[in-house]
Amino acid sequence: MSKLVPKVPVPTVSGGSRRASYSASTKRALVDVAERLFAEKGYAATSLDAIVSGARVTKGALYHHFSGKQALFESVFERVEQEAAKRIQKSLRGEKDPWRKATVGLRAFLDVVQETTYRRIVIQDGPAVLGYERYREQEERSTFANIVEIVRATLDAGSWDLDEDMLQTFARIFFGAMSSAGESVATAADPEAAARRVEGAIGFLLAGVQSLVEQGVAMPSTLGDDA
Amino acid sequence: MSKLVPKVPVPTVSGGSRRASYSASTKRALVDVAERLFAEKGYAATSLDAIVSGARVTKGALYHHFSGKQALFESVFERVEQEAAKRIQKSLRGEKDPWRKATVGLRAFLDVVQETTYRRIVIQDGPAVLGYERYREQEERSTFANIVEIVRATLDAGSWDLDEDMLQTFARIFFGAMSSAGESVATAADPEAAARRVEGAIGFLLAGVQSLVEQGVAMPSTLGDDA
DNA sequence: TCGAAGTACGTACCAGCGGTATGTCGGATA
DNA sequence: TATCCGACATACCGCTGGTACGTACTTCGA
Repeated sequence: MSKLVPKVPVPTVSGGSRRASYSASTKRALVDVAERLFAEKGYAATSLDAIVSGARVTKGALYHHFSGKQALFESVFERVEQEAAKRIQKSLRGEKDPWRKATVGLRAFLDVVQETTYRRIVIQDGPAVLGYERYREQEERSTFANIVEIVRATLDAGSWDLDEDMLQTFARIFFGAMSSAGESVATAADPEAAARRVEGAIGFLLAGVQSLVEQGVAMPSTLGDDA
Repeated sequence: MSKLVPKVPVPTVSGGSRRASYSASTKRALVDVAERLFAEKGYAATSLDAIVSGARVTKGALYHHFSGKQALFESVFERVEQEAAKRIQKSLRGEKDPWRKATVGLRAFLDVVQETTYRRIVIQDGPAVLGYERYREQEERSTFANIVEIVRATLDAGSWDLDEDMLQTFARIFFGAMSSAGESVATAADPEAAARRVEGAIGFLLAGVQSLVEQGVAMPSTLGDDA
């Protein structure tokens, strides 16, 4: 049946063969539908049949473009991730003061993390499906990179000789804190109030760091230990 | 075959019928095996056949004791969770100073989170399998409760009128930070060094908060906003 | 003591899942 | 125009979680 209905290719302006255009179109359709279903029902509860039927193709097409369900998810993951990273980065433009950058970046992240698509695909299913290692690799090139940048700028304000590992650690901590906070914000009865509380809490932590910076307190290599 | 080999019941000292003893024994065997396999290969990659074969029973037995795979997981989850909570709570005994409590509690949590069983079952698979809501409900009664307690004691040091919501927010943030940090510690090339860095970083944040407390800085209701 | 009832499983089976092997058709290429 | 190959469609497979039903063993009341 679907054979009788000629598919409408995506109106690619550029050159390239007609066939390539059709191909890209169906591939994009698969990723589109998969993103929607993964976001709505989660990875495990979404069947390939549902995806290919939604994209009006068959499993043959899916397995022609992707090596399997996980590869398709990875494609969706990358897109969602890069979209989020772009939005955060955009909000950062123009801000010069590192502390302002941190504030603005936090707000942007809290916005992003409140969308079901990002939360479900990147935060919830991402680590479980890709495995933590692959997940981290992906993150390191996009949203997490933004966090690292902000943390770097912020901590550079105090002119310590802060090694890269420590910086990564700080970034990890903030990223984890914000992800967890985002989850609770998104599922809260009053998300806006919850978001304000999160901003307040993290802002307080930042103010604490800022205070130490101004006092010229050195970064500890470990926790105070009097044993 | 297994019918010919009489099962050895767990030597319950207490009363209760012989049959109940046998029953409890097989149930415990199921949870034991499930915990091992879930921790080793993850929830999705562990089949019920593998579990029942490991426990030397059949699916009939499993479905007699549990309503399904998820219910079995929940049973495992609870046990692992409570075990972890107990260990953290134990490490807290004797500590009186809230800042010391925070330090000790952090160390205990970092220890716990480095074990594959807790990490895989509670942190990785937990939210995805149970759903975030159920996951939060479970956590709220055990490990997370400890975090809340520590945060409460710490923030009470500065005598603000800190409302409960804000406290929960702080606890969520710290819990997320520590979970994420724990994951990176466990997968690091040098876990001990990574753990020290995490302790240093979070200790620094705590020091910042402490500094603000000593300065008598008030909790902000939101981030500084000059717009 | 002896049957009836219920518990604690075992057995057989099913629909749906991800994945694969193979067929087919139309556009690109020479 | 003949040929080839990419882009799918079709048919099928093994495995999975889950269910229906059968059965042996216990417990308990008469």
